[in-house]
Amino acid sequence: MAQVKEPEICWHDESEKEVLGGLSADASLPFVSSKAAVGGTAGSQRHIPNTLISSAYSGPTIEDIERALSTKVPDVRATSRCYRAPVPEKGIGKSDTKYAVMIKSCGGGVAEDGYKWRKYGQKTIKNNPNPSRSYYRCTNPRCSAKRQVERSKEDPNMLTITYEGLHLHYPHFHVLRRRPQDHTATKLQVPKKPKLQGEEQLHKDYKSQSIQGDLREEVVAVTSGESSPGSPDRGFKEEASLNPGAGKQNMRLRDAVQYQQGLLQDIVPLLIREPCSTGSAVSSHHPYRILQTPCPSYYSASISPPTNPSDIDLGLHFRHSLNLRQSKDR
DNA sequence: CGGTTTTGACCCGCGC
DNA sequence: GCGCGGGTCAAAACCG
Repeated sequence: MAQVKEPEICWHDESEKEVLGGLSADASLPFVSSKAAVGGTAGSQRHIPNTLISSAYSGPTIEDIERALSTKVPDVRATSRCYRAPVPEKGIGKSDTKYAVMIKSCGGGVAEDGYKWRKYGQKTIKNNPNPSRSYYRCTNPRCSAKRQVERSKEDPNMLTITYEGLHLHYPHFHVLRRRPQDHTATKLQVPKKPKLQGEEQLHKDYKSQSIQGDLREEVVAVTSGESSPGSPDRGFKEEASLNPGAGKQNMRLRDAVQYQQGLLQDIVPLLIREPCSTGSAVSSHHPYRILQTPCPSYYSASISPPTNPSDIDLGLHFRHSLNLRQSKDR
């Protein structure tokens, strides 16, 4: 199987300015709505998929999300049956955001989220039979985003990923897409795939098999937070390179989902959109199918091979967001 | 050779 | 104050 290399990321100041500006601007973008004020020159191109999505999507809008994320939300611990791990912020201002995601591991792998992480530590956690928690930092030196990955105490198949801080940049793929005419973009080189580590490596083969077979992944719970880091988009990039001659309709559908991801990325944890990581999880043969799951109080999405290649059912449900901010009043 | 991972040591906050 | 546990540092090892 041919390995598709990914573009190497270049943290240009220019793009960062663009991103930083975009963060505030995009923050007002509707979740997925044809009324979206699509920014930039790509607006007209994005309108069609956007409309497509809005016709298929009946979920919450950005207002719903903002409302849910608002600190005015009542104590979700009392209402969320999926509340698992309060993630108290240690000191105001120390971290902008902090929230945890529980995800069912895909063959033991840790979900790829579109960002590049560097491991800087590992600890054995007491009273947890699954021995270690890994600490990761965003490789962008100007980004303070961090994440912790550990296996659930109750279910070894579940991973708890705790994100802290916001990314001040787009995920790798997003940088590429946003600068299609930029000559420097053509110089961008394909970033090497983050090296599989530990269990990820062990299940590498299994993972690729499950991707081609009965891929089905579930993001189970999200706790706490004001916003989320960016999103994974690698699947589409690889898809494009692997299947450049895809039909027009498929292209539109893929763009639709892709655009949806772009809108989502500042709001919804990436894992929901690409919980299974390695990009190859989404191919032209197995486009996304996000299933609606009537489970309140947490994100829930799954991916499965569709019966029809063009059958994309956007139904990401974001019923409630959990804001578990805890102030330490000691 | 540069970037990433590993891993023991260190630091710090919290509870007793 | 002390011990414990979580988070981070940093040097060495590893890898492409």
